[in-house]
Amino acid sequence: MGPDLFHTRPMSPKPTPTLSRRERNLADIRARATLIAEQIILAEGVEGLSARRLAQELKVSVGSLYNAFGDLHQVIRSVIARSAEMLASSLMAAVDTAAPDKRSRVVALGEAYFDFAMAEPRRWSLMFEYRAELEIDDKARDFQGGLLDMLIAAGEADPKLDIHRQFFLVLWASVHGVVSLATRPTIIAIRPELAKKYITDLVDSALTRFPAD
Amino acid sequence: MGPDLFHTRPMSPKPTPTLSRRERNLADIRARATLIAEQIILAEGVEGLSARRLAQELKVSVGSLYNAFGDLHQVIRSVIARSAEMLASSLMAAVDTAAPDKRSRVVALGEAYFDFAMAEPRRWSLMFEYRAELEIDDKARDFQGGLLDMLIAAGEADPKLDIHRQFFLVLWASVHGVVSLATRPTIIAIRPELAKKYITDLVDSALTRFPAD
DNA sequence: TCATTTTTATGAACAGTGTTCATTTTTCCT
DNA sequence: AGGAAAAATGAACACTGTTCATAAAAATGA
Repeated sequence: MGPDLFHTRPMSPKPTPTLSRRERNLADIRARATLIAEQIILAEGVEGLSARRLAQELKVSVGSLYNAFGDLHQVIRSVIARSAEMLASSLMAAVDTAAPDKRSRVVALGEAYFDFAMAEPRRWSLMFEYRAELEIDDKARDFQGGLLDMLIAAGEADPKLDIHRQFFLVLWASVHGVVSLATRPTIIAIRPELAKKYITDLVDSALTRFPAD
Repeated sequence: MGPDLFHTRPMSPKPTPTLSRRERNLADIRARATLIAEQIILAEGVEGLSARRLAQELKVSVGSLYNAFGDLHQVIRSVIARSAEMLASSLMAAVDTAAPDKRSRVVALGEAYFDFAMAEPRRWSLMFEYRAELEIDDKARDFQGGLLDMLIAAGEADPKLDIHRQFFLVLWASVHGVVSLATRPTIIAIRPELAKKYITDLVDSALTRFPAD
């Protein structure tokens, strides 16, 4: 930009070319930190992550890390957000490559969900068992809605009908329960080898009574 | 016991009247610590518990606490074990007070499970989301088996038949999924007001196709 | 170009954590 | 009472998340 002839400019010293230099830098740190934090978490669990270690591997001071995130929880939230996107991608890929009948698509979704959990249990437990005042913000709500919509579309149901939404909501919750107890036996244990069969059964028995209710 | 006339006793300086003094003391600390730790956890979550604080409220030194437990995780495990017993009691009470038909009993179990989670969400998440190398020991396995047996009995199924066991295992996992997502919305949210209806639906649709498979 | 101001990065410092273990205190027995 | 064994203690160690005065860097103005 050229020189300012009238050297009394009222405000806005920066035109902000879409993203200020500062924001670009912070965004860069955030992106790199998220990746490194993810590596650490996948390798050693979330308790292996510490501010100092992350800063060190990032080749940045702890202060800068806190500049970019404000909180270590936020780093973890960032990893969770990334993981949620990965899960969404997996599920989308599953419906896309499934046979074009609704039963196959819904089964594919359930199995992809299970596969995702088994492939990286640490990522799974991070997503579903990490506790930090995660107020369900609008983004999370959209994500939830998106997943349910996907399932509803796969099942060729009417996304406008509350009964249909509830039906697939409960089906999804059931699959989630099976996957949870297969990846981590707590109150009851599900043998992982059998989990896929259970999921298929769940989908089948749900679909047989679906449009007829 | 009388004086030892032959004052050369080869071994065992203590007849151990069922429980040595030491063990009684340790058991006492363990019991009290478990209760206080539980209070703290229910009031502030598991992250509110610290060794020093627990020792202080116990009016005991940290060393003594570590004498009795060896590990802070073990204190938490103790609270979890207590909670598991409480859950088992709740479930037993539910079947006992339910109407004597199998549908009522199974529904009562599912609703009691949900009520337990909603009454003390912190206890629930402690039980199912607390991570610490909890090797599924024999005790845990028995507990799991016991719960499943209870459900099977309520559903008047044959505990010897694998198909029956699997059937109720999956039903329980489904209920667990609904309860999980109702107490803590993650990938998908279930409105708690509707959860009981969903559980009832789940039980009903399961039972209608039960003996016929 | 240099001086001044603004922005950014740094890591020492603080208050906390889990855990250990040398030292003291208590308990027990002769 | 004296001596040995057992138990309780809390200072110390190596960590944790987080802050913030200070130093380094970048931007600005003359």
